[in-house]
Amino acid sequence: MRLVSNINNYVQLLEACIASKSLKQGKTIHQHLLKLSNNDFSTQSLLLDKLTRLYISCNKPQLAERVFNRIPISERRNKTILWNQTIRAYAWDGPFEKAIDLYYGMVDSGVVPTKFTYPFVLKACSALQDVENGVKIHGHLKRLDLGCDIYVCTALVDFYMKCGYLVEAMEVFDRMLERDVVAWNAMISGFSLHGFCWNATRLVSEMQQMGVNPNSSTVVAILPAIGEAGRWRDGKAIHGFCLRRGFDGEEVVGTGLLDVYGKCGWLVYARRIFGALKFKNEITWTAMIGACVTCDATGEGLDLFRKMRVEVGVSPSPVMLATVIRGCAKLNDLNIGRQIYCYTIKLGYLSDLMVSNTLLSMYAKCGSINDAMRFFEEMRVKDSVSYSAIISGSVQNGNAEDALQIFLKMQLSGVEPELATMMGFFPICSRLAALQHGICGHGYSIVRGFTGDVSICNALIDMYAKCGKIDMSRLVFDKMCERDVVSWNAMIVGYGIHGLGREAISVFHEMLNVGKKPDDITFIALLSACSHSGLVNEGKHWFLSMTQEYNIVPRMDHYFCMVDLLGRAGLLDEARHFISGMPYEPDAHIWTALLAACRIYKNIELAEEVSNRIQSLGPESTGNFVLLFNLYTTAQRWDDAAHIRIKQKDLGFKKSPGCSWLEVNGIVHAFVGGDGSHPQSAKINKKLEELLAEMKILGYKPESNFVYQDVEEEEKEKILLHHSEKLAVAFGIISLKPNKPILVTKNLRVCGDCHTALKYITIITKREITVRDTSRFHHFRNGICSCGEFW
DNA sequence: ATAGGGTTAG
Repeated sequence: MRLVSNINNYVQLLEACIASKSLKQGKTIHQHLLKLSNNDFSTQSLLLDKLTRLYISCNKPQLAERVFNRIPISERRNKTILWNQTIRAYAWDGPFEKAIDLYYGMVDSGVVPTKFTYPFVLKACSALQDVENGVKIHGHLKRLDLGCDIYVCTALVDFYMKCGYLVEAMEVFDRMLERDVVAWNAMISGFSLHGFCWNATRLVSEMQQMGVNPNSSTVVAILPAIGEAGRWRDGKAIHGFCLRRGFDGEEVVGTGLLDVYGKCGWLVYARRIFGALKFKNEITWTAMIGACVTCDATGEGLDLFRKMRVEVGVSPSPVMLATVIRGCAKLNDLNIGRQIYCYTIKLGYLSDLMVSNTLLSMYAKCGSINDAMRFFEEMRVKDSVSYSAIISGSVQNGNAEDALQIFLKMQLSGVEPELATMMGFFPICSRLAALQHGICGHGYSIVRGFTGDVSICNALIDMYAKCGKIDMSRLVFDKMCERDVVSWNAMIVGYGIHGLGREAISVFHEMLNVGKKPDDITFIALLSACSHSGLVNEGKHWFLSMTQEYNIVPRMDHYFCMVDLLGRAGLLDEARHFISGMPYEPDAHIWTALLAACRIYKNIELAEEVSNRIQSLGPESTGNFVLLFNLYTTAQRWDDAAHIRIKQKDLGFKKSPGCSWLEVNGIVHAFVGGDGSHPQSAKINKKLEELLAEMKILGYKPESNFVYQDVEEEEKEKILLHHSEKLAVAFGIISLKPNKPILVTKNLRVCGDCHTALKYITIITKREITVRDTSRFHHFRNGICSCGEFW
C-alpha cells in the first residue's frame, strides 16, 4: 500500500508541524490523510498519535481528544502522557468540564494517573469551583500514594484555597514533607485572596525562617491583601525588600506596589513608583488612575486617562473604564458622567456587566436616581451587584419604598442577595421601621454566614434600634467578636433615639475602656443622645472633652447638637450666646434648632429674631413657617399667625403632609392625615370614634391649637382625630392581636395632640404603643411617654 | 498586578 510506504514521510511532516506549532499545515496534512486512506487510516496509530500531539501543542484539546479516541483502547492505555497533556490543554483555558471528564475517562479505561495528571485536573476543579469532584480526586490520589508529592500537594493547596476551603488547604500543607517557594506561594496567595492579610504575612516570615526565599510571585501575591487591609507599613517593608532583591523594576511588582500606596492614601509614593517604571502596561496605568481616584486626586486621574489615550495610544480596557467611571462618581459631576457614558457606548462596553454596574452606581451616587433607575431597567443582564447598587442608591436618595420593591423583585428574578445587598436592605428596614422584613433579613444573613461580618452586624444594630427593638440591637452588639467604630456609634445612636441617654454614655465609657478611639460621628451621636435625654451637663462636658482630649475639631453638626441640647433644656439665652461664640457663621440649621426651642418654651421675641435671621440667610424651609405659625397660634396672636400663613403661601411653601405607617404581617400600610383610602377605613374610623368617647371620659381635651386650618371647632376635632398617627394606631389596634405592641413611624415630628391622645389610648387598650418620628422614639405605656416630654 | 455593590450622624 502506498500509504504504508509513506507513513514515515507523514510522521516527519507532522513532527515539523508540532515543533513549529503550525496548526494550519497540520490540518492540511490531516485532511490529506483522510482522503488518502478513504477515511481508514485509523489503524495507523502512529499517525493518530502525532496528530494528537500536534493539536495539543496548538492548544486545540477538543480536536486532540477526537483524534486520540480513534486509537484502539489497548494502545491508548500506554499513552499516559497524551492523556495528561490533553487534560492540561483543557485546564489551561477550558472547557474545564472536559478536563474532569477526560480524567474520569482515563481512570475508567484503567490508565493509572500520574503526578502530572493531578495538578491539571485540580486546576480545572478550582476554575469551576467544583469542590465535589476535587475532593473525590483528592481521595483517588491518596490511594495512589501521591499524597506526599510536592507538585500534587501544591496543586491541592491551591485548589482548596481557591475554593475557600482554607482548613483543608492548611491540612495538606502541614503534611507536606518538603515545600518549595511555589508551595508557599500557593498558601500565601490563597490567604491573600480571601483577605487574610495577617495569615499571609505570617507565612512569608515563616518561609524565610525555613530558609525559603520569597520570589517576586510571593510579593505579587501578598500585595493586594496588604493594600486592602491598608497596612502601609508592611507595604513599605515589602517595597524595601523588592529594592534589595531587584524586583522593583518588574512591571507586575511595580504595579502591585503602587496600588498598595494608592489604597493606603500615599499618592506621592504611588506617583514616584509609576514615574520610575521603565515599562508600563495597561494594568499599570489603570492602577495609577485608580490610586488618584482613591486619594481624591480625581482630576489628575482623568488627566492621566487622557494622556494615556493620546500619547500612548492604548485603548482602554473595561477595567480601566470602570476605574474612570468610579472617578466621575466621586467628582459628583453628571456632565462628565454623561460624556463617559457615551464613550462607553462608543467602545462597545455597555454590555460589560462590570462597566454598566459602575455606571449605574455613578448615577446613583451623583444623586440622579431617575437616571439610575432608567439605566437599571434597561440593563439586559442584571446580577446581584446591579441590584445592590440600585437598592442602596434608592435608599440613600430617600426612596426606601422603591428600594423594598426592587428587593422583592430581585428575589422573584432568582438573583441571590449577597452581603452587599443586605447592607443596602437593612437601611430600608430602618427607614420604614419594617421589623418583620428586618428579622427575615437577619435570618437569611445567618444562613448565608453574613453575620460574621462586622459591617452586617452594624447594619443590624441600626435596624433593630430603628425598629424599636433596642434590646435586640444590644444582643447583636454583645455577640460580635470584633467591633469597629461604626458598631459603637450605631449602639450609641440607638440608645440616643430611644431617650436612653445614660445607657448611651455608658456604652461610650465602655468604648473608651476597651481602647477604641471615638471619631467625629461618635460625638454627634453622644451629644444628640444627651440632648434627647436632657443631660445638659454631660453634653457640655463631652463637647469640651471632644476638642481637648480627642483633638476633634467640632463641625457644624456638633454645634447643632449643642444648640439643640441647650435649647431643648430651655436654656435659650445660653444657646443664643453659644451661637455667637461659634467660629463659623451659623447656618439656617443652627437657627432652626433654636427656633424649635423657642416654640417649646414659647419665647416669641427670640423666635422673631431668629426667624428674621433665617429669612436673611436665603431660602427658607417649610418647617420654619410651621414652627413660627405654631408659636403665634399658641400665643393666640392670630393676626401674626395669619400673616405667616399668607407669606408661606405666597412663597410657595407647602407643608408636606404628615404620613404615618406601620407594618402588619410584613406589609407596610401608610396613612396620610384625613386619609379615607385604606380598605379598612370604615372600621378604622369607627374605632377612632369609640376611642375618642373613652378618652373624653378620662379627661382628654382635643388641642385644637394644633389644627392650622381656619374652621369650626367641631371640624377641628374631626381633623385632629384623623391625624395620620392616630389612623395608623387605630389600624394597628384592629389588625394586631391584643397583646401585640404597636410601632408607628411618622415622616414629621409627632403632633402634640396625638402625643397626648396616645397616652390615653395606652390606658384604654392596655397596649404598648411606640411612635418613631423624625428625631426619636416615643414609647407610650400606661399613660406615660418615655420621652419625658423632651421633644 | 488593575476592577463593579456597603454599615453609623445630620
